[in-house]
Amino acid sequence: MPPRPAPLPRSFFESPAWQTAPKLLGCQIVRTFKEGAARVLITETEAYQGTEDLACHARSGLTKRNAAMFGPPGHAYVYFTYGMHWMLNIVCEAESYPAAVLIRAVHPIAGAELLESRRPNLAYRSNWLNGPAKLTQALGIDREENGADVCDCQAALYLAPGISVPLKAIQNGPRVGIAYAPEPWKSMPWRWRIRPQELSAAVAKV
DNA sequence: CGGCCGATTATCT
DNA sequence: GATAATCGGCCGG
Repeated sequence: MPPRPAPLPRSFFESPAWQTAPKLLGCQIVRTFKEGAARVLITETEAYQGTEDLACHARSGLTKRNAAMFGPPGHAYVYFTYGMHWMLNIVCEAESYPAAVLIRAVHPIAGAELLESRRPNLAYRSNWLNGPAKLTQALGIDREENGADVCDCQAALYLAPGISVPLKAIQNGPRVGIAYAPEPWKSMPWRWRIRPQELSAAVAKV
């Protein structure tokens, strides 16, 4: 067993979410289960920034659900939606300023069999980690992880540096699933991803 | 492939 | 009572 990688420093998350979101591409999520550890690289992110961002859950101020977003940076904001899905975000900005990065897709680099076992009906499919609810299911993330510190390498869930992604391998565009938001928020280019065709070359450098 | 649609429930109005 | 930062199955081309 290799040593656990050092975590990302909390200062990594003290910036606006739109600044942190692209930097998270290529970073790894380290997840420890009873059966062992799994590691994945982050390949797609979205930024949600402040009460003025009318696509952000914080747009109506502090509520029971979004409370973690108003907490200190470097913690998880996990919420439930569509009656069945859990979403993983990482809180950014100073405490009491609501901002977070949604993790939308990941790529397995270790312990893939542990992840597949949590998606029993879909393990044979190719696109099995490219969606915010798919990856939380595979990583076994739910309300238990809401508010968890992801800068603690002793924790069962934390973030660590991964690979550096070349700028030209990064694609960015508007966020998805927020048709309810008015302009300019609906078109704000706050979604970033590693271009799928560049992913294998990038991952080879792990 | 791509588009459409139903599932399913915590949280907010 | 309505809505939701989605997913997967089903259909047609």
